[in-house]
Amino acid sequence: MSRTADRPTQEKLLSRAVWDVLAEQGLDRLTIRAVAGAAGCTTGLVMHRFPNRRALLLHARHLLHERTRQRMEAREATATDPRAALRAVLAQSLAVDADSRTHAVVWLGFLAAAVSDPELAEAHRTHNRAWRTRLIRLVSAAAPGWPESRVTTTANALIALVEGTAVLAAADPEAYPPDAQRTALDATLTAYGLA
Amino acid sequence: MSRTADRPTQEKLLSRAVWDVLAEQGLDRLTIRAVAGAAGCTTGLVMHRFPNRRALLLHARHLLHERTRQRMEAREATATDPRAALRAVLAQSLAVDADSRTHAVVWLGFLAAAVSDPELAEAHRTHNRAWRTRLIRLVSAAAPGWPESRVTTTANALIALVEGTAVLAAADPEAYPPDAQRTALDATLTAYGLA
DNA sequence: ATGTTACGGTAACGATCGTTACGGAATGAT
DNA sequence: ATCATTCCGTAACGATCGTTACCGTAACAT
Repeated sequence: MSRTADRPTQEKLLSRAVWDVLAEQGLDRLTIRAVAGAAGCTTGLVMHRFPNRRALLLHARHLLHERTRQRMEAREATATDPRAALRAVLAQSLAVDADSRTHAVVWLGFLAAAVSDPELAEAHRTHNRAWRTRLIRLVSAAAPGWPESRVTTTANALIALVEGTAVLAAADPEAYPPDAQRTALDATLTAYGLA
Repeated sequence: MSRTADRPTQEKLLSRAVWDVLAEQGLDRLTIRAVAGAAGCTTGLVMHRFPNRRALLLHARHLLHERTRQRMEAREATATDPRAALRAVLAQSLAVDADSRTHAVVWLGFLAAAVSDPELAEAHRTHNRAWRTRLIRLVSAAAPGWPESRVTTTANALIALVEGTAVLAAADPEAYPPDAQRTALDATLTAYGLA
């Protein structure tokens, strides 16, 4: 079937190449040739795996969602009480190390591209609304007895806080060191009575 | 000197064209031809005003800063007490109407481009740090007696909150209507004891 | 061993963009 | 009125990218 390597290995290789190009060069530099160069192959292999560049973009968007889900589940597994789970899920969005910073950079790129790309916009809406319902459930579990409107407002504020912190840290890491990001999150949770 | 129109009129026309293209098409579609098309002229005029595309980008970045400053001063002028000034300056970053939504879209585009463009990154750092010092001053005036670390942490959180809200609203206006944005800001200010 | 099929490398085409060169036209000076 | 200069439209060149077509080659079946 294959010439040298098996199919899953090549898929891993190409996914890694796509992620690397996306993190270092940005969304508009995610070209067929750049991916082939990062993967150490020619454009023929890339075009044999993806029908066109758009499929490459959607695959990268899927990678972003998949990695988000993996990191989220890994965080939730270590939580003991509802408030710890809430903080863990929120802190997962921060840009505190190389991986999470890359994650924030890629997320920022797709968000910017979504404003003039209906398909990417719909992907963003779907995933972001799913995350909001998840966070509403976590806030509701962490603060039983709160009215629904207060839960929703708090969830909106917390999402905006961590996403804003992540993109600001991605663009200016020195001004937003990991400690400052975590301190801002903890202070807000404390202010909301959710610490 | 000029053929048909005077120079300031043409500068206004080109600035408006640059802003329109940036808001509707995004940063990577800000081409010489697109600007000429939006301005109703040919590429010759655009290339006669800007030496190259990079100058066009920097001019657009300058426009973003200039409009931000204008909106900020207009808000501060109407504030009566320090807490009203703090809220007014923060609410200025929200994406609650067509103008502010466009503003958020353009800001988002430049932020995403800054991660792989040193010059744009430096422009972002400069302006964002200046804004942070301004907000630290406003928080300090709104909450006299707070220790410096608490003021700084609160300012970081508030900046991340409004910027995150703005970009999320820019990408999904239906999920973040103006009321939801303002409610999230007011709830956070109340939680911090700054309402 | 040979034919077949899928895999993937190579090259070229059309489109788009930044940039440059050139030419015509209008304005101000003499 | 004529000339020089500035302004700006036009066109072309080189580069890059997406896409397609073509072709060699390795793996499998017979």
